[in-house]
Amino acid sequence: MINPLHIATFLSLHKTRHFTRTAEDLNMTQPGVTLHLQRLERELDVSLFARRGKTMELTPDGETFLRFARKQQKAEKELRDSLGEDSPFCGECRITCSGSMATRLYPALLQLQEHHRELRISLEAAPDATAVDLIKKNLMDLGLITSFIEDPQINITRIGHEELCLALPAHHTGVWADLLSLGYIDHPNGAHYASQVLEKNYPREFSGFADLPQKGYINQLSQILLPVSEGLGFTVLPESTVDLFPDQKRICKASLAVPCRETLYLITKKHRPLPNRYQLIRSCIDSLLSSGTAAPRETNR
Amino acid sequence: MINPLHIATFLSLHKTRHFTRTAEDLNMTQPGVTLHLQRLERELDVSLFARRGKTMELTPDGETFLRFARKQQKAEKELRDSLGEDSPFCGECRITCSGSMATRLYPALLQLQEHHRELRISLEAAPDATAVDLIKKNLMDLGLITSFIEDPQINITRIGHEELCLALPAHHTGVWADLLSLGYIDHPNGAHYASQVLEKNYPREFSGFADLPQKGYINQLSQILLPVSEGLGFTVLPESTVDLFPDQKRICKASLAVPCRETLYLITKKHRPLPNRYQLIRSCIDSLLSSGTAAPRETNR
DNA sequence: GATTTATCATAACAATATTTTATCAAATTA
DNA sequence: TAATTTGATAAAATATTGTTATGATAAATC
Repeated sequence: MINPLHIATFLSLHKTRHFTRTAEDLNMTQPGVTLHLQRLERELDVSLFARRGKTMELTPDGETFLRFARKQQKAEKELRDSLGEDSPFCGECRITCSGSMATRLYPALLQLQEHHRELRISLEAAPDATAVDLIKKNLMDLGLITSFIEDPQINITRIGHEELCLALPAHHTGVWADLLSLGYIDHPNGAHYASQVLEKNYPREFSGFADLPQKGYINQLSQILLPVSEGLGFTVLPESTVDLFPDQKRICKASLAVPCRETLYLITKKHRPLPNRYQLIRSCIDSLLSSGTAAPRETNR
Repeated sequence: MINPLHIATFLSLHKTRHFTRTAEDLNMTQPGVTLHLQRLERELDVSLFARRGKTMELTPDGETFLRFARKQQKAEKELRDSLGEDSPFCGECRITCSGSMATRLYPALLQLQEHHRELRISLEAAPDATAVDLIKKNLMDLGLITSFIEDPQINITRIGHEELCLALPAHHTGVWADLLSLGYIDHPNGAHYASQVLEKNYPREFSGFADLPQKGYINQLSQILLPVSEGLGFTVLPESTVDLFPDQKRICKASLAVPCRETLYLITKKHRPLPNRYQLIRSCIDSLLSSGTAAPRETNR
């Protein structure tokens, strides 16, 4: 392995072309300089300087090494600059959450990034279990999940909720017989969402997700409502997702006797303090959630 | 400065997640590993691993350092690979010569490069004095010049010659009165070339370059013959340059009573052995010069 | 939940490596 | 050619590094 002190000596030597002056430059004695260069050359098994008496100049290998030495020094300097510093306005922010939450969150995050150009937003849409795993493995720093978990490695806090919404083709009312005849458009969280909403609002009629007639399945969040808008079935989704569907005329939300909301949890890795830049992210999420649930339409004027 | 041994220990530690096993891995004792990490963390003033009891995992700074460490190791490996090796078929070949020689030489060198794709040809057209300077400063390795110089830092050998050629507009003969009425098209080597040729072939008439009527000046080698082809003047150039002019019908070479040739010298830096790859270059130049002067037209069939 | 085992941290010591002082040899300069 | 500058070498001093012995703490086992 190359001794970095040797590199420094080499660079000074190249600058001064002088052993004695290099010694002064680096606060050492002249024999020390000689030894440094000797060891470096022996370590690499090449000669770096062609020394003819008093004059010295780089050999081709010396030129190669010079490029290497400069690169190394630059790299180390950059490392030291980047380590330890914890700017609240720059660096990578790695966030994972559900697809529906991602759709809602991403525009706000990008807006944030526009104000702080040195921020880098990485958003990974993933099911809750995967999200937890990503946090555990330090592949992501912040997670938003909808199920409460207890894990010794995870910090979890309630930060808001998402209203669940029974989405129907336009002009449908949401009576049970209607739902049955329409059938369910399933998606990755479909069973969980449907069970929650239907159990509470149709306690006598709903006998389990398995008994619900299925009309299709799609795992592309932005496309789940397409079959609904075509009158091919109904589904259950977070309200924010339904609100984002472009063709609002062709769908409608059933009014639920018992509203259902999913609690949103923010998770982080325990004993891994979040870098300062995540404060921006936190407040971004917070304001999104409060405005989003209290007055979902306000943002559209 | 970062101790490279510490980097190695860090990397093994990241791989094994185990101090004892790292010690075995690197043939050292466990306390040694502990010290390495401690020193590294103190040197950088950050903690690289979050250690909670038995488990350890990288901190964000640790991840940054990991990227750095891998980069460093790769860089050092590449350095060691590239040092010392002296393949006859790859690497940069830095050659400097006159513009006319460059025009002649470059196609041949490119052909060479096509056969040896790992060769890199750098050709710098420069006047003799500059060429010598480039060689002295190790900015170029091989030079072709037309004037003999004596310099304690320079090796110089005769390797061939270039025929000088009096270039006229088509249908001119080259009698002295004709030359006078045409006038001279000057270029960077114009004075030197003209003096040589005219002195020997018009010893009585020619009284010095200053007395020759000037009709223009251009330092773009490929364009010097343009005014000649338009009938605007005559000039003196190496024969190879004249032969490369595309519009041969509109120019002609005067037949000289006393042929003039410029000796070509190859120069290198003294005490700086040429890398093996220059053998290819040498033979390329040699064959070009022999075919070029012995039978200049042969290459065109 | 106590005991055992495994693992990392610490301290004193030993080994190693580095740097310096003193000196010499060679090359440049006067 | 002598004087001076400059780099190389050898021995000694110093600093650094790594090791052995041991202790503390966390995980594993009974």
